Amino acid sequence: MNIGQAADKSGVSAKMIRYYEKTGLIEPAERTASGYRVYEPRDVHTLRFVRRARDLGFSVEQIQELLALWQDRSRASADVRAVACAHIERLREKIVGMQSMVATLDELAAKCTDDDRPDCPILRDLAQGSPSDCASPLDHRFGPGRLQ
Amino acid sequence: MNIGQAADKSGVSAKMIRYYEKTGLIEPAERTASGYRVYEPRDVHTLRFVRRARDLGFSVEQIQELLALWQDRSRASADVRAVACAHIERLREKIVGMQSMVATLDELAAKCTDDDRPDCPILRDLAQGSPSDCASPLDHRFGPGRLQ
DNA sequence: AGACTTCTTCCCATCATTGGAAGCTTGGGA
DNA sequence: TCCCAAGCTTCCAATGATGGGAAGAAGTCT
Repeated sequence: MNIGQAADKSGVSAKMIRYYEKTGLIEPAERTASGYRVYEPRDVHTLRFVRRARDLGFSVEQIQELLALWQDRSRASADVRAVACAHIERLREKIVGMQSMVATLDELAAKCTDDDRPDCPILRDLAQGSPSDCASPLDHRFGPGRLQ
Repeated sequence: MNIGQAADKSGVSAKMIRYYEKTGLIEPAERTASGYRVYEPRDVHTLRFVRRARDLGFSVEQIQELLALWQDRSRASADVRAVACAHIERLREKIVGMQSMVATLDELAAKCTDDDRPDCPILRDLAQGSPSDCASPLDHRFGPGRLQ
């Protein structure tokens, strides 16, 4: 099977298959005499593994670990779990960060009159910065300064 | 004030200040005779604006819009709100996506025995792929194939 | 044989940020 | 006054995962 079919069956684009091969995530595919890559169903299976892991947000580096564990018949499931848990932890941190952004923005947007008037709590927050004082209070009255 | 002080006061690294200048997000700074960039408190104020917006997850492109609105005394607060709301929407989508990843991974990790045995629900899921069937069921028994 | 599709490699772009190298300026101490 | 360290300048490169496209070879279909 050619790279195109493998891409279709695995859900990994041909571009990415070549990329994964080049970066060592997957083994180089066999080649025909004329240089075309040849894929077996088992390769598609591996690509699906990669695809599924990507869908779950694992980095290519983590997928490398997961693939190695997958290949290792004597693996300990605890090792796999450790990789997954580390990833879960990172995802949770990102979620918390974004949720706090949303909370702040929601609050500001709610206070925003949403009309034609120039007064805007969102810009006020950005200009003054909630978490930190403004270094030069005078500037508040003058907007962004040189940019104005 | 030199770029270093401006960086310290604004929380934006000197590297990024130069980058923002080069890409047109901020106006080119004045220069001394010898070529050093010179910053006024108002510039620091602008940089803080940028910094705060970045902290809230706005893209540089969106910050460009926000800066333009900030400069525009006749702006409509509704325009600012629209930018913010679009951003909130994108954040929410990302959060939902990541939460679904976490949910799946949590479930798998919970099912994982977390011991020395090689049997692992996480790898099973990745190999079979919950959302899509495996193209070549035979392969299940043989692991990743060529990679093995 | 000609036309069309698919494959190959190679380079470039994204987005925000960091790192480093080479060379110039500045400021302070001896 | 000389020197050194720190800070500044520009330029180039890399990150991570992906897409886009060009040029050319190979495959397929009629």
